[in-house]
Amino acid sequence: MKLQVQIRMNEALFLRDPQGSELGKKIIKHSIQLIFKHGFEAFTFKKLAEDIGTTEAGIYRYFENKHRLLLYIVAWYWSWLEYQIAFQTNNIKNPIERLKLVITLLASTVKDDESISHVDESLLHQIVISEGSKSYLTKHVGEDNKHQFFKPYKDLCAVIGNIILECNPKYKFPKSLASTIIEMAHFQNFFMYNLPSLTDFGNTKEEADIIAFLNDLVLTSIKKG
Amino acid sequence: MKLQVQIRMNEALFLRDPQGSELGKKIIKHSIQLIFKHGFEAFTFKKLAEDIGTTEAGIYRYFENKHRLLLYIVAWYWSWLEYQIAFQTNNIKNPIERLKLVITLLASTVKDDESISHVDESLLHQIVISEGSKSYLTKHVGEDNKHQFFKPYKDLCAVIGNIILECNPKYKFPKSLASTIIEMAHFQNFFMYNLPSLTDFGNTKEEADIIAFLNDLVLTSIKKG
DNA sequence: CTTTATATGATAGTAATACTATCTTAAATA
DNA sequence: TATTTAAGATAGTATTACTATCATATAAAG
Repeated sequence: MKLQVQIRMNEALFLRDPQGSELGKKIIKHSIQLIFKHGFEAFTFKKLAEDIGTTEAGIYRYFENKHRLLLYIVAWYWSWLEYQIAFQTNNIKNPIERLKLVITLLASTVKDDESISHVDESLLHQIVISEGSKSYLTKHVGEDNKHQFFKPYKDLCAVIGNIILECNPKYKFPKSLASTIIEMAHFQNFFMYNLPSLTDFGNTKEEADIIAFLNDLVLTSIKKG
Repeated sequence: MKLQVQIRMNEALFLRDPQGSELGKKIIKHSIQLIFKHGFEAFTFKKLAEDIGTTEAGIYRYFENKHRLLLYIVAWYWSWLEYQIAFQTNNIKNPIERLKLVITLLASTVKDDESISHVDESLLHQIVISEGSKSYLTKHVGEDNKHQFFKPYKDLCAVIGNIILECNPKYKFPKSLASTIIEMAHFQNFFMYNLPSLTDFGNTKEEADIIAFLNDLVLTSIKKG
């Protein structure tokens, strides 16, 4: 059985649906590769067009600008991850176990999902770590938010917040703790590899250590007092 | 008594010391205003030059490019904050009280420091919240780190990590917890105002709530088990 | 089978950005 | 008085971030 999963994206993110054509899928695939390679600042539609073998104008028919493209692939990632979490935490009754699994999924190197061939999820995971915050750290975050561009991120945060409340219905900061888990799963990873003295994992460089840190942080905090 | 405090900056950050001339101080002052106003992406040396009443070439004599200027003002901010923390936590014996004060200082709107007239610290605080992570989320973070551009941030992190160890010498993640406190003091603030559903403070928009969240998070985590 | 809409390719062009270079003048220093 | 040094003025370049136009191939509709 090889079933196709398609993630339904906010239509305001693109001018033409990249999931609906070969060129569109190439744009996603190659933009993930190029942003990973050069970083978002040095990534241009010209380089992307050359990489694909099409023209700049061709890319602009799909995305208004490169920030929209970043919003698209980041939103895609969060939607995909929420799906992964829903799938993998299904049937786990104990909310603490569910929360620990969520932390593990957030902080672990992603393995490529073969049911979606035009996206390299492990590269995308790296991009979300290094470039993800740039999707909202802008002057136009308010407008982008009105367009619902951050809905997948917020939805995931809500899911995690609800698990936290299941663990302890009296915990006062479920949403802030959820966003802290998400951001720190990524920032501690970035720091571990790039600014190791900001972490306690500079020597081992083990994701398992980040998971241990987050588990400790979260579980002690929500423990019913 | 009006004493002058000068922060000693890493000389590799600039081509000519901006603290050593009137034009240099204007560059700092106006770049803080313009980055605050337009955001870092839309901020250009041309706008800055026009704002000051000098020329683009004039700015380039002080800073190689706008990313170096960002690194400069962010590093300045962390140095200044470490100084504030040292000053204000002086004489507080209890490390838990010291830690709580650090959290408060990190998460509170900064009041302008009148002993340093060319820097508006409250604008700078806002800039560090919205643009600070862009200083290291780049492909050249490794090289920048070799130049010690992040030393003030790391020093502050080490200071906080040491207070954490004073509270509980057996706590296993002092540095990661320190960087988590710093980052979250800022991110929860950004989220509260711009993506409120990622926090529990969207209704009140009170910094005091962020402080309460961080105090709870940190103090429960380091409590000796 | 023909018409027509649609996606893509090819090419050109523009305003702004991120610089670099050079030349002159004014002020500080030796 | 001679000489560095900082700053102003001006010009120029490569790249970026787009917009516009025209031609062609293909697929769907009548």
